[in-house]
Amino acid sequence: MNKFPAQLKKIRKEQNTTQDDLASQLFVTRQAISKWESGDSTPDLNNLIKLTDIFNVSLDTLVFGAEHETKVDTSEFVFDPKHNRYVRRLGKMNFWDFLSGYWWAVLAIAFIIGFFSIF
Amino acid sequence: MNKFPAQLKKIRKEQNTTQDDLASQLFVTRQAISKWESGDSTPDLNNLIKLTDIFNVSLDTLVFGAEHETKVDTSEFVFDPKHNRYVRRLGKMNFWDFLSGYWWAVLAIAFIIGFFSIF
DNA sequence: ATTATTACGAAACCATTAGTTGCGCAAATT
DNA sequence: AATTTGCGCAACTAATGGTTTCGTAATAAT
Repeated sequence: MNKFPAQLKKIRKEQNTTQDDLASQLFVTRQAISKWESGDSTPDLNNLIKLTDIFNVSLDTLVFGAEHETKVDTSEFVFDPKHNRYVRRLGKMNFWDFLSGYWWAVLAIAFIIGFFSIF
Repeated sequence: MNKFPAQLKKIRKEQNTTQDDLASQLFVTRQAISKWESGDSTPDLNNLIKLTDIFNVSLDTLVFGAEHETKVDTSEFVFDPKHNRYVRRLGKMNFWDFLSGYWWAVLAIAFIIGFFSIF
């Protein structure tokens, strides 16, 4: 449900920053960060918002985890930023969408296979 | 930046529920809700999460509003101006994803091209 | 080797503040 | 006109977010 402590640690490590460094950016002590990551305390909304700015992630990612976003079938759903949620796309469209991006590769493979199929 | 107080009031009104009613769902007093909406205080993360459950909105919508440009994981998603939405990034991995899903189509095209290239 | 330095955790304490209690007051309902 | 509904405000307190202080393990430096 609330994955904030683990998320904070994970994201912080990913950005290769220390608790000390993060603390100075938030104008809190290093130990405060430690408590957040160990689940001993929870930052107030202001600091939560600051964290989203520093790490450039959404609030939902910060407290629910990235799985919240990747849990959906991304070949079936696309992210609609306007409504901040995933919406279903037309399944048959996917093939042509991908084809429009990779027609050159398909053609290349086709020609290679086609060339050898002569013999 | 932080539009939570206004957002809460707005969303609550949209769902046609009263401060009293909302309070009982959160097991807090009616006055607590009043303070949240007037910006006199801010709910802790637990109550924020409960609010997202009750209203069925994202945390970002709740504190930033729907108009807010939501942060998207740009390593996973890129904005496609053609379709005016975020789509899964077309990277090296996706090509193989595509190929594994549509190898039959590639083969078909290959054979067609190969067939005609005989003449 | 041993002395810093880096990176973090844990306990005790304090100060802020989230949430409660109590009062009041319009605007609908009855 | 009396009651109910819906909400805001001031004073209080109980909870807790953040600090201070102490400790430890792991590297890096001398």
